[in-house]
Amino acid sequence: MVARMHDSTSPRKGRTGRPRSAEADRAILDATRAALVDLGWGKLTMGEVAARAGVAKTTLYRRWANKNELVVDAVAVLFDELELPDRGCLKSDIEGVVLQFGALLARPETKTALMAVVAESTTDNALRERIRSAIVDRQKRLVVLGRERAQQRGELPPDSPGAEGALAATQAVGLIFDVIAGAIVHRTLVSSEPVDPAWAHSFSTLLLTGLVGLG
Amino acid sequence: MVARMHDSTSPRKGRTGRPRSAEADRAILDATRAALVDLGWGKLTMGEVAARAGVAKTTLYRRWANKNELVVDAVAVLFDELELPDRGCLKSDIEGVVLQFGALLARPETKTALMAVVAESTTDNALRERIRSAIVDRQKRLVVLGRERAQQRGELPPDSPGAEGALAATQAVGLIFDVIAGAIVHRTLVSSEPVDPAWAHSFSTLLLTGLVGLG
DNA sequence: CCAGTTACGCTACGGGTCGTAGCGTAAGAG
DNA sequence: CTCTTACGCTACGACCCGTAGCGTAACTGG
Repeated sequence: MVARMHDSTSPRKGRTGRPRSAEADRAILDATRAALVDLGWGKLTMGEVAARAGVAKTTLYRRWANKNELVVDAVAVLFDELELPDRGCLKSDIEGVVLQFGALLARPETKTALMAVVAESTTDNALRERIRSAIVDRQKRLVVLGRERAQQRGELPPDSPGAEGALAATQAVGLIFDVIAGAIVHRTLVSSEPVDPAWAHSFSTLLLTGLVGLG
Repeated sequence: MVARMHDSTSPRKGRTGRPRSAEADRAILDATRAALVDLGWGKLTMGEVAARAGVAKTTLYRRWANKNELVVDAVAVLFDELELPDRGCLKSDIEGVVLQFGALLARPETKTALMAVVAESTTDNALRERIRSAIVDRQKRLVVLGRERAQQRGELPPDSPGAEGALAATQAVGLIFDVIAGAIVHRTLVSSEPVDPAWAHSFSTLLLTGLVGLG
């Protein structure tokens, strides 16, 4: 479980008075995901979510300022389930995480919500920060972990020492992250084709051996 | 120039009566892009576009059924400018198209609109088809072209003959397309970092030599 | 030149959503 | 028991949607 950074849903610390209903929090986030499945992003309304959650509309606005932030929190918890079990070699590790992320993106609520909030974040810096800390950083850790493991196995060269080595490592992690996550998102949402084991195999082959290894 | 497939904007063929104003078409699409820059996707309204274009709101609805389809057409023409000049080797060709696509996605109107309509397309099949023919297929041709060139140069192995070879080639094109376009989109929109020559170089190196070549 | 046809600008409208304010009530803290 | 905060409920103005109706403008075929 990951600590909430943006405490829209956590109780005000050390406060007196009636505490916020944790049950209402859960009901609202569940209702948001369910409504996303049924209605999609565009037709999702705050009133609809409130009705499904059995909660007054004002209760939603006491926690989240608008639809964007609510949906980010509703979807973010889904990313907690991503893991990187050690499968013995880099290629297997990659295929495993690709399939996990593909399965997560195959869900209708993730599919319809993720790109919508990303699109909104292009004109809303606060929302972009929220997405970064709630979703992106959580995924990026998997890349760092997988890379370290591969280096210990000798499958990848170790980082150069010193400050410039650390910088290069950071850039490499960023590049790999964009390539992996971007490819999965693009295949799922734009190409509308499944991230299945066969594709994960081809993709990891490309990633490890480059274009010439595809033939 | 590419022929419009979805003739929301083209005149009804062989019709009598007053023809549609081509000037109004242009003004509406220009106003849509400008409004996207200023307002973003979420706050863009049909009335606002009509006012900016100096056109009645009803004129918009005579051409496009809703905001999604309007924005797809407004943004699609931007993708016409993508080209693949022959720079002599595969690596240079890749870097060239990566930088072009990166520059296109760096525009605010592209950035904010593209992901929004993709998100909507997850619950709207007609919209997904429109995006595919107006935007995606137009980009995919560049991958096909670049791959053929590289094969003629001997930089990539030729396709196997027969039906299964053609299938493998189609899958390879799809994979490469998702990897390239996905990585650029992800870096621009999610990571919020620029697609500059240095990144294009690192990316094309990764693409050609695989992960081990990054160190 | 004239009738027929279609597009345009304008106005108006019902319906829906937004986000907020105000109220009485419910639930813990001291 | 009192203080403080959250809750449900209602109501509200503001905004946007998408359409209908009208008179006018533009182009076509006879």
